[in-house]
Amino acid sequence: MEIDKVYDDADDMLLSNERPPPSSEHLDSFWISKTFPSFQGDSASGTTTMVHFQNSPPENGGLGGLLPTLDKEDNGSEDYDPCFHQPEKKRRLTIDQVKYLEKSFEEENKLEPDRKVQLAKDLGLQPRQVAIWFQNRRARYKNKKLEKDYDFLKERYDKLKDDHDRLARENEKLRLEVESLKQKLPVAEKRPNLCNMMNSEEPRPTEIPHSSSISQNVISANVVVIKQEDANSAKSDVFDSESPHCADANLVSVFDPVDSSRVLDQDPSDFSQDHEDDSCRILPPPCLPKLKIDSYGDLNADTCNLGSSVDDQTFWF
DNA sequence: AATACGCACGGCATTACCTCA
DNA sequence: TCTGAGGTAATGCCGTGCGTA
Repeated sequence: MEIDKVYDDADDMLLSNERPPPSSEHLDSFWISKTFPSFQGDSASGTTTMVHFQNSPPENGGLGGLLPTLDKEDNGSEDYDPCFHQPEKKRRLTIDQVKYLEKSFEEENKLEPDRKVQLAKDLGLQPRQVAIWFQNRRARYKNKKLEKDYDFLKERYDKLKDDHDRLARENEKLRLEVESLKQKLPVAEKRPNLCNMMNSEEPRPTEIPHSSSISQNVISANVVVIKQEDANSAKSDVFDSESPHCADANLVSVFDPVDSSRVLDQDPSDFSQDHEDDSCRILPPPCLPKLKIDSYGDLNADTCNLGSSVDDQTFWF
């Protein structure tokens, strides 16, 4: 029991002057213990410190109006005798006291010993009470912060999940479309890989003689498919740090019919996943419209803060 | 210089009490 | 009047830093 320990320390101090006096907090407890010897601690109930605000040291009262008042009913007797005083009810701090403490907390949520003593003096509280209030206040602040963090991250997660689901649906839709087109083109599949043809000096598919059984529309569709596949392969390069196609990958993604909006509406949090070599992804490709560059400009302020404004990030640090 | 010890203090989990719907 | 939930003052334990022998 802390108070017991303090009491023992105080006794030691009384017996010998060799040891330094207890700290202010322990002096508080010492005061309580000496004032109310019947309150030396109760490990079972834990109710040991029903502090008498009005019986605080006489120098208290800088904010006399803030002092909570104990009427005679509370004391149960007009002839108050601390030695026979029954444990008081737990009292809340007054609104004014709380306001004063809140204001002080806003200035600095850490409590230096001098400040603690001064606050206690101003409020007519024990320094120990001020310390406890700050301790609990920090805990409440931390809990609020955790709640805020959780809500924020959950919102981010939900948004990303929506994006993912939407993209998966789009992907599936396009895949089915490709399958459908492939089935409509049994002849085309027998021909050499169109992609190879496009990369070689050989005539492009569009250069196939009109006498071919393939209609022009089908050829166009094939080109679209090829471009789509190229785009997909290019996008896969984005995740390959060794790939020299980083810039091209971004460029391709601009024309990606699936998700072009994501290029202009780049999610800043995506950059939180950066690893070693992200420069090619962070830097805007030279061909991108100014809008994209501006969005990166905004991103600078928010980089590594998961996309929320700086003002919203006070709880991050 | 290295070590052990005691003390002060803050963080944290928990308890006890109060208030209110 | 009773009761359960939520808020908060306070307790107890533990880890850490610092001074001292």
